[in-house]
Amino acid sequence: MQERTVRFGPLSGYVGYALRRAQLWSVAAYLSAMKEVDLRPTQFSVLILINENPGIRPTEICAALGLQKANFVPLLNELERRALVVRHAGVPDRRSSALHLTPEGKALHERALQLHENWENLVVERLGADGREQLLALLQKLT
Amino acid sequence: MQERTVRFGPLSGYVGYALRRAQLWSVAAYLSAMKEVDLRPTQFSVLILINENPGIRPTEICAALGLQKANFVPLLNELERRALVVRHAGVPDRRSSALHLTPEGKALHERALQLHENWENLVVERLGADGREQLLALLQKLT
DNA sequence: TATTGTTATACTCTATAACTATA
DNA sequence: TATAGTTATAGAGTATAACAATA
Repeated sequence: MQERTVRFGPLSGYVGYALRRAQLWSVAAYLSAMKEVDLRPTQFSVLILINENPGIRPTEICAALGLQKANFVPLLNELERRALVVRHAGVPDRRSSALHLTPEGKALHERALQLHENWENLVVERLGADGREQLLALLQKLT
Repeated sequence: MQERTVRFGPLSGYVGYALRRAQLWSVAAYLSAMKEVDLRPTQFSVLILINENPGIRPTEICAALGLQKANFVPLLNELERRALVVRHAGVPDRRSSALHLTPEGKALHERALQLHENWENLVVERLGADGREQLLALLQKLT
């Protein structure tokens, strides 16, 4: 291959481009750190929400996480197939179901929290604790 | 719907989650701002790289942007179909092609740069010029 | 042999419309 | 009539394997 130093031009200074590259790195590092529990980012988020809000209903989770309800169905089916989550009959509204973690789900959730700390530590290694807090504050301010 | 304040628990403090939400907002705002030129983020990046590096070859673009060469083919086909980019015969290596912007491509590239400034201004509105620089530096340090 | 561009393919994520059963 | 969950489907984005032409 002919040697050439590719010029990025204005791309280097774009927040959108930097966000995209950071997000790609983030997901790759997350998947590596969470391999043991085999939870995709959205699955992990859902377990956290059910743990924090026992009996929460699918619509509430979708609204909180910005998911389409249609896409939530197979995700929840998979968590139920793995016996991490149960759908209890909705009372009094029988259209909706109340979601709870099973004992296995609670255990995996706890382990996932531990593993996720390793991921956050990667960020601290690169940015320092202060840099991590700054980044978090800026990202939250953005959205 | 039953009223309930969903508790996010530790999710609120995760850099990975904040990055994901920021990226979703970023892409939505980008698409809105760039509607006139109808360029996806990757297409825009490719136009910038060709403009900055006339005669650049597909493999170099893929390496610079982290794209799979197989996925670059249809992307480039579309840019050529829109008469924004031309593939010139590779010299001396006839396996590869030298990419250049057409006059139409240069014009659209210029317009896209202008529109993209509106996007960056959104970030400045939310974070201030200093905040934007801080965010950019932190994201680049992360990757 | 190795590399460039290409084709084919598959998997994930996301988005929309329409259906059912309940309210 | 409106809503919760579901089904089906389609579009992006991303990944790997294999091939032809060329080095």
